[in-house]
Amino acid sequence: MKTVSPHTLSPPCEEVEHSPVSASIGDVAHLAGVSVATVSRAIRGLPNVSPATRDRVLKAAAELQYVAHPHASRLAAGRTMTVGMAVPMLTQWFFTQVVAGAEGVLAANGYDVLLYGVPDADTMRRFIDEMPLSKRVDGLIVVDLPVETSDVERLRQAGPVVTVGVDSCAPSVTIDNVEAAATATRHLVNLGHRRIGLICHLPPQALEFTAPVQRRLGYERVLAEAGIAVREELIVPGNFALQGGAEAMAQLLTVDRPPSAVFAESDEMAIGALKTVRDAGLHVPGDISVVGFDDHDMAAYTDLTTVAQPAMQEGEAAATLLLESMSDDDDRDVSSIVLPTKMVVRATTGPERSSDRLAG
Amino acid sequence: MKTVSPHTLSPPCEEVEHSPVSASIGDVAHLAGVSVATVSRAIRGLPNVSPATRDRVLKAAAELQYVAHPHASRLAAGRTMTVGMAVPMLTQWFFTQVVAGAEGVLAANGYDVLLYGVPDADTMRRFIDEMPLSKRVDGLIVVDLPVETSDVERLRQAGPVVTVGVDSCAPSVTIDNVEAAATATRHLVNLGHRRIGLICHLPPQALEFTAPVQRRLGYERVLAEAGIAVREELIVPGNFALQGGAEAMAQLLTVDRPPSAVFAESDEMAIGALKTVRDAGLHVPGDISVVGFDDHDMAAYTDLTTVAQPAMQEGEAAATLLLESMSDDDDRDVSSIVLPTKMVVRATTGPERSSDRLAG
DNA sequence: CTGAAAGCGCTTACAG
DNA sequence: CTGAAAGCGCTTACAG
Repeated sequence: MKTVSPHTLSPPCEEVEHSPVSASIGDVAHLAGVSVATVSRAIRGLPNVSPATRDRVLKAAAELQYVAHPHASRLAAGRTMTVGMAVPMLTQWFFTQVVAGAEGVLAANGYDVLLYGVPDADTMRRFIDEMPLSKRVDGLIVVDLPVETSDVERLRQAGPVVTVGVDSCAPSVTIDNVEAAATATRHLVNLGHRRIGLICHLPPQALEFTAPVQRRLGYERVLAEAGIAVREELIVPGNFALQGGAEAMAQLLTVDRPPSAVFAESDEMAIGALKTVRDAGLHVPGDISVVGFDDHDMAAYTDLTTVAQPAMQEGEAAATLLLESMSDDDDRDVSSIVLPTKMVVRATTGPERSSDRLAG
Repeated sequence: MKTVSPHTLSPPCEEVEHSPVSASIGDVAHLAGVSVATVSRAIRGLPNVSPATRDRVLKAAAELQYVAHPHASRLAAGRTMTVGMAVPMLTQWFFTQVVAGAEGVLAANGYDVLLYGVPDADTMRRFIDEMPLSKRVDGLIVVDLPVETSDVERLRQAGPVVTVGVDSCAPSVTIDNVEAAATATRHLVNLGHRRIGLICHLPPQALEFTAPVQRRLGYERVLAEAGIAVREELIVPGNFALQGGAEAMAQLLTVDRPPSAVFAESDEMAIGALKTVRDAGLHVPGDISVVGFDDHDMAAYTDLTTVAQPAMQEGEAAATLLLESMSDDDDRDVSSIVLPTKMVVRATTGPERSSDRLAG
């Protein structure tokens, strides 16, 4: 890092008071000639304020640019108008979509969102232990974190909880990972493939997410249905990123009787795999078929066959569910949602060729 | 959306109190046999507490799992231990990296981060108008938003401000976009190209970001140096995403005397452009060279020549700067930072061929 | 080194 | 329909 050279510097800001005198509820009350209690009621649209009074208050508030101090409100009323969102990592496609979707509807409803990166088990434990005590949110959206019932129950002390990507005792937004993975695998089986690899997700020492487990289940179920034995050496972990996928594929190519088709549990890994295949001088789908999972933007541009999930909608739905839970006194009847996935066949999958040059 | 079928439902959570009795400072004081003032001092590590007393307080606090209510602290002390982050959109590579980087260091320092999506001019105006009044953050990180000096000065009423990607009167973290773009363009010129297209960023009706302007400047400057006239029809806007890049390239291919090389202002657009070129049956870099900007994960996997910027570091540096500003009473001497970029030559650029079949 | 008390800016019964 | 007052859970001079 080098610091900026003088000539590129913008002029420094003018000195300002960091805590300017901004209007308080008392100022508004004074201007409107009513009590602070009335201001409070008028501004929040509570009943029992005469139209004329409400008008005067609103006008005064506008004139003073009054905005209620959120922490004071929280302290007095017990609500923060903010929602916490916990995601394992901020840079992966799925999470960015979910966060963006949720932030959009939350903001539209006047809620702030507090973002927590929860990359490992330690952080998750701390999050679960401390969040409910800190009283800083009205509700929580928990994405993909492998929380147990006791964890969710603890978190719910902070307010309603909605989980995304994991089933839980709280309302959740999920997809049917088993079925989606089964569909992808079945697609390969239907094309005549019998040696089908799986690039799965096995975190180094990180959190044990449930989606990978379920997707593997779908894969194994279809193999069983088709009377194909699972070969452990065809199941290789990546790290849900490009490089992991590339390395996993490299390993699959070294196996005795290597796969003629591979299902990768994320598009990022699938694209990494494609690169390895091509770098090895092999053709897709001539020599090897590859199917991904997600329908990442990049999937269309690599002509990747994949199973699409509506990640941004998952975030939106979670926010909507949470909004419901927070407004209901009784959130018992807020129901979970399973969003549909969809097989998208593009150009990276094709029929198995008996003349397969990899058959060995 | 279909709601979940009964048999997939997890058992509902046990009923809980949403506002459980959690320990207050009074409880701790009581247990430790001291006053709340002493508890406050002891816990925050202030001087003037005897070691023995401090010990007793800390023990009591631990026993009760005491966590200070942040809103009460804020109200009394005027600090929230939370930082606001405003980003134009949450799903683009650059922004996710910056947010992830900043969140990491902020969380490590005990700060919460409030995330604001600011997708358009209206939202930005509202953000600037209301944020300072709402007193909900101790400081602000503003990413890429085209804020003017008056905007920053207003925002600074909420607390220190650091901008990322834009120069401002506040401390900033930037890269030298002009120079970086010039380097990319010069790379093309040095390969003998004279007809060089630019896929730039021109938002439909959105915010006018400064990076695109600067990158275009760098492009034009190098053309001028090389004695090449700027041809307006070779400058085509994309939307900073794959599809925009693909469409822009399609347009470039229809131009009379089309470019033999193209500089795209983001890798995402460059990759979209690559797709168009190949779909048209042309070869990269044989027929057309393409250079991007960012060094997105995907760049290595498409063998894209690009100029790399350290996006995550930009986020980390911004957080560090903000931390400094917030701790200093006087943040006048918190200096701006310009992070280095780096040309990464891979396989999508090559020499201009005079036998160019596009030359017409 | 420690405590009593005022105050941060709101909301909410409770009277009227 | 409206206001006076208590209270939310802390921090911070001010005394001692």
